[in-house]
Amino acid sequence: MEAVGFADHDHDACVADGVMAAEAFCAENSLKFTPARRRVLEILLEEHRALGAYDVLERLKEEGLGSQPPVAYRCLDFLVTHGFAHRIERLNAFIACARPHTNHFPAFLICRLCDSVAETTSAPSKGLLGNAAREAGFVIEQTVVEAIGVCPDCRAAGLPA
Amino acid sequence: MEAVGFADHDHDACVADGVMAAEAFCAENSLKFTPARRRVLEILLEEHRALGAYDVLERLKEEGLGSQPPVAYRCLDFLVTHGFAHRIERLNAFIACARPHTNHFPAFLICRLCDSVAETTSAPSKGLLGNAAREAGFVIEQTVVEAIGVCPDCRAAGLPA
DNA sequence: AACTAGATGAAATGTTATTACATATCACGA
DNA sequence: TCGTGATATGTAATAACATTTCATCTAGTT
Repeated sequence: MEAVGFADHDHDACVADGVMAAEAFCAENSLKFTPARRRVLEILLEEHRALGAYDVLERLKEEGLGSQPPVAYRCLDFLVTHGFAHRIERLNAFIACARPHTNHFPAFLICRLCDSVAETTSAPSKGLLGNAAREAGFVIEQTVVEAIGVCPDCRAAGLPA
Repeated sequence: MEAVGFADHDHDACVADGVMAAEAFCAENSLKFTPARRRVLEILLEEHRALGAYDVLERLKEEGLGSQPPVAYRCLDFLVTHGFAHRIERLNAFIACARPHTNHFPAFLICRLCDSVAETTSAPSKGLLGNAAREAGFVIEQTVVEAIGVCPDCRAAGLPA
């Protein structure tokens, strides 16, 4: 499992693929992939970084797709609920999912210098956390795993101050 | 390593011990353990759950220790910085550290039904997250590990709906 | 006494998120 | 085809969380 996000890639294709995958999934599952939802997913995929809800809202405003906060939050909630995006708690921000529907326990590497975010996977049931939960009788349903540190680019730039 | 927080204990002693330990640590390290800082730590230890900054501020107001948000945030920042408390990102809230100065990679079990929080330990460098970080050349400095689920008490109460 | 660093007081503002309720849209069964 | 119910959208208001700014104070140092 390699971290997605600190590497170059064909960006247009990645946006198109992401949207198509979401469209297909919604069709299969009777979910409504409305214009605003589609546009928000596109925005997240295009930016390829974590965006705040109000950043997204701003874009929507410019495009006449909505003007009030709930518009953005609703779309983002939809995307998060159905696995097309993730919320980064540490940043109060949202990012497109790098591996839709393949990753039930996502984890993120967040660069504190440039705010870039890479998605990877954790395995909470293994390791100390899982043991502690089992011992305590706590049932884990979801995990927030976010590592804060310095990404390879910023390290190379010699900024790890 | 057992999760601290879902078990009974001598609460008065736990508050007193926590405050004393902080006092000693501050004395050794030339940190000022001022009345407001002490009081905030006491409040967190007494409540023994995650409190929002404004919850803390309310208490401080009642006691004449401050009235504006920065008062609470400053104290909380101090406590977090020096390892006496943790911020729970998922809840935008703060909790007293269960194991001051012994746990560099804390993890939390958060009950989604009653909001109780137990502290335990994770080991980011081991497991998938650590591997991904190493492969990517990402240097982990800090981790946010929060499991959301249902605590033993709520399970026993038959509420895991 | 003067200087310095850290701590506090206080006002204002900025940022993130939700509630509430009215309206619209669409799939479905009568 | 007409309800009808479920889901989605529009909009205003407000709640909740957090920071900036600048003035003042205090303790420790020179």
